[in-house]
Amino acid sequence: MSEKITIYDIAKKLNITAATVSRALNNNPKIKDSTKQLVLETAASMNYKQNKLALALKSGRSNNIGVIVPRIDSNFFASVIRGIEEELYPHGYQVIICQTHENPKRENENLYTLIDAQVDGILMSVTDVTNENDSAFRNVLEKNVPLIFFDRSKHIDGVSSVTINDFKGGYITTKQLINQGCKYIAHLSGDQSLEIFKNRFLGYKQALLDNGIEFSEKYVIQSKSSVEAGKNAINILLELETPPDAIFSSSDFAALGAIQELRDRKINIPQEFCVAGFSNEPFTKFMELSITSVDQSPLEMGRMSARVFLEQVGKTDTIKIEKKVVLAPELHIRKSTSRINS
Amino acid sequence: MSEKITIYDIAKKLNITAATVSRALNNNPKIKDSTKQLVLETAASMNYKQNKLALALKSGRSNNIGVIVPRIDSNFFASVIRGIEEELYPHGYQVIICQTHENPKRENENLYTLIDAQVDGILMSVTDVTNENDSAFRNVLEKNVPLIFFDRSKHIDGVSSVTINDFKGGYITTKQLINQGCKYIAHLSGDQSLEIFKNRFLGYKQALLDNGIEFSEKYVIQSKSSVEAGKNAINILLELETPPDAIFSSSDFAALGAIQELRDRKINIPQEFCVAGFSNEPFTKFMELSITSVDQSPLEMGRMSARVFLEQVGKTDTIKIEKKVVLAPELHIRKSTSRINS
DNA sequence: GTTAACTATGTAATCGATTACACGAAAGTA
DNA sequence: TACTTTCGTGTAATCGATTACATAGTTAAC
Repeated sequence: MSEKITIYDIAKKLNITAATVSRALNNNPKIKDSTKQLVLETAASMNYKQNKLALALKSGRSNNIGVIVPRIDSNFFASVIRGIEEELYPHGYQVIICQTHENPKRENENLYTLIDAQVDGILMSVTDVTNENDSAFRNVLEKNVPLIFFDRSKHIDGVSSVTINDFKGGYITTKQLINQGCKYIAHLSGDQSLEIFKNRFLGYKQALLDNGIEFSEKYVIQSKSSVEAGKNAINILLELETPPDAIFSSSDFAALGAIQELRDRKINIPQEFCVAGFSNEPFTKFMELSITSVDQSPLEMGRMSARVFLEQVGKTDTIKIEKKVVLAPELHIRKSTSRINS
Repeated sequence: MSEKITIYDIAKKLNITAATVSRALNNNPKIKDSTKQLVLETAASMNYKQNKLALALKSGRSNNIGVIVPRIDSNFFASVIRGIEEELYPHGYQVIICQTHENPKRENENLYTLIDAQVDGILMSVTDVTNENDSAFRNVLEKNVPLIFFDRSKHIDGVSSVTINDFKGGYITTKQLINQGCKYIAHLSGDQSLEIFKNRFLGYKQALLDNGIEFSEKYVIQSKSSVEAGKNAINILLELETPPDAIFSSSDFAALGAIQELRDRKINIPQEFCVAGFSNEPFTKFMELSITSVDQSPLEMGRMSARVFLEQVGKTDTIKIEKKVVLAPELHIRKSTSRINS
């Protein structure tokens, strides 16, 4: 049953005041060594545990940080969270997880809830980019709570971000397809109001231009990140007058769907059609027809986000620091785009 | 800059006391409607947000629950966490994530840290089963904090658990291999001091016995859950006088490693050798040679764990409720064990 | 018209820890 | 001896919200 032990209980037992106990536990130099010793021993024997809530209330710091992601059960986000947790654990921070399920309303709710819970910082990958909900972001900034975007970022003054160079990711992937001799390269994009998708698209476009390949709107399809969406995209693309001979997909899942559909249609990969994805989800490597994909170093992204947070926390008295960290994308070339070495 | 607004600020503005404000905000029936109205409006106009920390300190409830998993970046655990978060979100609970990395010391630390943080409950998958650290678990129970195990459970009085029927999972998988005509079935197990691995092993053994196949210790290998471990296991097994013609692996990753090694040795799957895994990780389905695996319904497991927590929270005055929920495993039969229909 | 009952609000304690300030005792200084 | 430091600890306010108890004002009851 063990009632909760407080510093008052220790004080009473030793016939001293709670103030002395508190100071002794905090190793305050003004306290006599013998007293400290006594308090420490008594605390241990009574199985005393500091109440972090009381401390949090007094200090205004909860030692919790909030992480908001679209969903946790994707390898990418789970890995980022892993990185964040690992980096923050030694500093005594706990990580609170929130999911938006790509729902802007949930994103807002999560932001408010985390602020209510007095988190010391918020690390997130944005779901929504409409300006409607900017109030939720402003609310965070007004409370002087460090806000850091990772992966899916958004331009807001005073907000740091950790992203990869998506433009480059799109560029090198497209370039690789071109190197394989592909002439008609399609692109599966996500919601273009999100910078990551826009930048990957722009990288794709630039690579085409730089290599003398004409860009065509018809080859660009906006879709969700799902296997189904990848299949649908193929169905649409193959109806075109000049069907493409390669796809650069912003999603590994859509890339997988594309491959499945192409196979059903007995189209040889990579000989007749190359497919490249994005995110380097584990399955892309494990498949027999392994999928070329761009690695976004999620673990490193998480760690870096946490480090940026640590730099900013507690420095709210000075002018807001705005830091933009951009990690390098790494293209993993695999069978789905390897005509030459396969 | 927006200083934090408290009920005292509202009180001062309206020339009433904080008590009245608090009551008005909580819709206390003793407060005049006109006063309530006024307080609510003022609170809104001043952008008042309740300080949950103060509330938590006063009430002794933090509205946080802790989740401890070996690691978050595996599809299984991420999915469980997703289920937990989804179930608890409507009830106003926040989820705090901790990882043990299979390190018993970290597990203990996490337990103590969560208790220090005054969480209202702990949901976890155990890493360690030695009795050394039982003190950490006892500490949780003594504080009357509901403790619920999911997947990897441990016998402790007063602790509920949500697991799948691992025995059955092992049994039906082995049975399926037998049905395919396999005669010498090996088993890759995990740390047998963990019940899940022990039970899967026992299910495997029973299936052999029930079908007149002799059990041999030589066919059982303890290994980690990794691709490498699966390769190593194959190397050992194929050295045996009578090498096996099938493997039931407690890990999808080890199953994958086994498949890769078998392929390198030009052994045909499933014709010459069948392989089945456990967990139904996404890649098992996506591979061209899809892997038979046991689904553990992680999402449902998470939701169920959360529900058990909700049932128990706040009922600490009565006798401890100990609930054991056992979900049914579901075997997904795929190409790696389908001799007949492939 | 006096008392009882009810309404709406104020007063002050509480949750558990920290900390500015106060103060008595011991030690040092002149 | 008288005066200043220093040391070690106590007193009480504080963080922000809740709530048992007290109380002033109003209405009802007989």
